[in-house]
This record gives sequence, C-alpha cells and structure tokens, in this order.
Amino acid sequence: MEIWSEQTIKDFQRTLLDWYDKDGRANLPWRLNHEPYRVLVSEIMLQQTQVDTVLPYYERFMAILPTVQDLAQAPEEQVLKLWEGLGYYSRARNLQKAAQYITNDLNGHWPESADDLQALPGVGPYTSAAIASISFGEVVPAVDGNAYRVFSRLLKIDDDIANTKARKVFYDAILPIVDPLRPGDFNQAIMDLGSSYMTAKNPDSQGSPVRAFNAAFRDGVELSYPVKTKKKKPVKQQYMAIVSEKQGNLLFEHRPDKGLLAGFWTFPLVEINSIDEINGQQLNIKPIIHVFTHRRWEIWLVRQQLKPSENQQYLSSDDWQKLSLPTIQHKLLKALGELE
DNA sequence: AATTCGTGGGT
DNA sequence: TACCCAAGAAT
Repeated sequence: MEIWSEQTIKDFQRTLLDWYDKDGRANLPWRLNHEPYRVLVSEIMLQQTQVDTVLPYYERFMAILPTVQDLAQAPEEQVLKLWEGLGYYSRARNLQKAAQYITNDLNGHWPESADDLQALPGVGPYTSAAIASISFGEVVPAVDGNAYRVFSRLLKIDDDIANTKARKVFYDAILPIVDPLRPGDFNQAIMDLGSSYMTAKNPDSQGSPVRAFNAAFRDGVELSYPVKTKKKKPVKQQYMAIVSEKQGNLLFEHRPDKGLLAGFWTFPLVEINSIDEINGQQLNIKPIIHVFTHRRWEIWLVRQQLKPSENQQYLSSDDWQKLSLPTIQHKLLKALGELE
C-alpha cells in the first residue's frame, strides 16, 4: 500500500478539484444546492442504485415532497408510490421515519455531524459522511463503492472490500487525503472519477486526470483492484401465481411486514417443488422470471378460483393501480393481459 | 460476520 | 447466458 507525503496529498487535492470544477457532473439535481433534505433524499435513493435510474425518481419525489416536513406528514402509501420500482423498499420507509424524527423529535433541527446523523434510520457510515461533508462541511471521507475502487487502485490497498473490516482500513487511509476546505466536493469528485475514468470495467486510467497518482496503473495491475470476493448465486424458487377473478376484480395477497417485498401486494404466490405438481393447467409456456440479489423466481400464472383468506382481498383495477406494487407484480399483470 | 434486503444495465 | 455492477444499511 502506498503512503503519500503531505505534498503529494496537496497536489492530489488540487488536481482532483480542478478537474471536478471543470468536468464534474455539476448539473445533477441534488447538486443544485446543499440543503440537507435534498442531499439526504438523493443519498438514500442512490444506495446501490445507478444515477440514471435515480434521476426521474428524484425529480418527482422533490416536486411532490419538497421539504422534510412534507415528507414527515405524507401518508406512507404516497411515499411508497413515489418509490415504486426503485427497489430496496425499506429505504423509503426509513427515509420517512428519519424525516419524522427530524421534524417531530428534533423540531426540524438537523444533526450536523456524521456521528449524530447515523442516528437517522437508514443512514449508515457512508450516507452520514456524505451528508455531513456536503451539507455541513465536516472533514470526513464518504466511503462508497466508488471510493473503494478509486483508492484501492490509487494506493494499491489489498484488503477485500467484501470484508467488513476493510471499511476502517479505507476510512483511515482516505481521511488524511480529504480536502479540509472542500470535503463535500472532494467526496463527490471521487464519485465522479469512479463513474467516468476509474470505472469497474474498461477504465480509462491513461486519460484520467489523476493518472500520475495511480499506483496500480503505474504497475500495470489496475484491473486487480479492488480486491473483492465473489457473491453467491441466487437460489432458484418456483411459484404458481394464482389468478382468481371475481366480477372483474383480482385477488391480491398482502405480504408479511418483514422479509422480501415486505408489506406489498402481489397475486397469491404458492411455492412448488416441481412443475409436475401443476396439473390441468396451460403451463406449456415459459415462466415469468424475476431475479433478486439472492433469489431467482420462476413463476407460472395459474387461473384458479380462491376463497380469500385473512391476508387476501379482491381489488378492482382502480384500487390496485393506486397501490405501490413491486416490479414482479407488474410483470405478472402484464403477462396476464397478454394471455387475453 | 454473514446474510438479507430490488431492480436495471452492461458485457 | 450468466454474471457483475450500482452514491449501503439493518440485522
């Protein structure tokens, strides 16, 4: 691992921020100003989600819920509807809880340090540092996936970033490099660098503005960084999605309030162990496939009249179109429409 | 510490 | 295709 002198650190800061001022993504809507609410919403949406995916969600969300008080007072179903299709839905629920905590318990006064910001639900080590540096000028590194990748290459850090222990290694390595006068811009510049020149695949380290500081590139081993152990394959699960129709209404099932797609409505899903268990149905068609991070669902639509159980309910199209439905349910509804 | 949380895009 | 990746946090 490389150790930089104080002079190298100063040169790096100036090189990075000069580039950021010239070629950074200044037009991103959450960079319009540094109001903590705008930054908080953007950072939560951007967790494990690409910028291009977030953009339309962010614009719509801020237009409808422009202040932390608006979010605190909104019906949860409205917040979830604004989040529909974005995934990781606990983010939306936690975001509203954070807004309610700030509005009701702190009388609208924001925590200003990374340590205090971590008291907000859904705000962890990265997000707290991002808000603290961008909105309040605290000199802390916001260590996200970009920072792991960029600094693992610049400094040749060999720690496995899939390991929890790596977080402190990177934090300690980056902390003395953060620009003390512009910590928020420094952190965002690292992200811009990671999404442009220092990408995971096909990086352009030769053209990078900080190529002179890149030890892995210098040694011809940039693609060996970051060190990261592979994830497990998603487990296959097969389901029948029961289509039970009554007077034009469809039967929906409310999922448990914990676990995958918690609290969302889908067609009743019955897990099967082999396709052979389905008899007398038109199943010679391909299943609908939906892949989560850790599960792969294969689903066959099956028409069958059911008597609603306690967590099931017939809904008209006017009813279910108002709900926030997970993407798999939209896929099932689309497939059903194409059968008819 | 390892697992569990969605979804879409790229190769 | 099957895999990896993307501004992570909670448990």
